[in-house]
Amino acid sequence: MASTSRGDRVDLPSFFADLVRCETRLYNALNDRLRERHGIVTSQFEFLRFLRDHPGARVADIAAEFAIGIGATSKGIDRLEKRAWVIRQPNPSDRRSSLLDLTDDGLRLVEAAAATFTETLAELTAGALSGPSGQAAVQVLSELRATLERDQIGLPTG
Amino acid sequence: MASTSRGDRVDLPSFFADLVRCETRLYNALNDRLRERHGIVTSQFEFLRFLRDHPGARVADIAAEFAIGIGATSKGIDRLEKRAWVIRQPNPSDRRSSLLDLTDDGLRLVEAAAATFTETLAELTAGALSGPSGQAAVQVLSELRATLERDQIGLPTG
DNA sequence: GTGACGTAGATGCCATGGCATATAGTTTAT
DNA sequence: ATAAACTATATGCCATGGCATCTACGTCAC
Repeated sequence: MASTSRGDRVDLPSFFADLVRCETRLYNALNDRLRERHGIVTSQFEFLRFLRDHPGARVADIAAEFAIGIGATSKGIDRLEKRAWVIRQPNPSDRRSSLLDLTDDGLRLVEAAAATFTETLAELTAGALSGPSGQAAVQVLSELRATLERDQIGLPTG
Repeated sequence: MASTSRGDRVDLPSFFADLVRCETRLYNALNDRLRERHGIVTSQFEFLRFLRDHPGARVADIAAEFAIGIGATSKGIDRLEKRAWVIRQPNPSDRRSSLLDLTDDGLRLVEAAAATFTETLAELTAGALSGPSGQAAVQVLSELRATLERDQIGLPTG
């Protein structure tokens, strides 16, 4: 059977535009707040949080998580290491790579920044996600993300 | 009254992560496809589409739409102008600014690229947005966007 | 009209990401 | 054991965006 609720009346270009605009503005606003309070930007916060949750991760793991290039990731870690929030430990089982970890300072920083981050996000999204529609939206994005990751969509080359 | 369905059980950091990951991967994948077929990237397609839909817009209008800086916008238009897809017309009522328009080539390009864009997006999002949850998600993002724009959240300085 | 102030956008400098390449280390085939 | 093939990531070059600044122009008060 085919049809009772085809329901695919979605204007995809508009959806994409909304997605990108929301992302841009939230990202910008979070950047401002994190920079002001903690001297980092959102991408750095995300790296740090990832390392808090995945101690001993490698550069390639971060690149895969964020769908960015390995080169860029390596440079991003350089910057965090220079500020002594992250350390590269030699990887005993493969000397080409390092295992990454937060320093104590790094850990303190993430914890503080996480509070700012969540609080700011709550301000910015106000109630937009509370109702049942909000729940649905959250769920849909999470599934879309899972699909994109499963199919390895949108990974940069390097 | 306050409460029957508080329903704000949303993990905001996770929502934000999903939002950013979806955006990144879709953007990357669209870049690849548009570059391959039309020699442009997504941001350029978005500029061109905006100009198709808002002929005579000014640089500042584009910057506001995309929540990016004026300088960056000016440079982006330079590049499109160099490729003869856009022209800056003198603005008769304010000689500091120009009115932007697509050339005929520019118009042809957007139309072709729009087909690729929509088609690719449909592939990439598969059915993720079709059901009622999908509709809800689309609606929620659109409202969130409207709120962020109304409150001028996340605008860069320059 | 003229000067003070405000605005549009062009431009330069810097930071960051993509991609290509280089380097070192690992695995595989023989 | 060794050479060839592969892999992880560091590094260099280039493109792009943010922000500061500069210039031209516009607006307002007097």
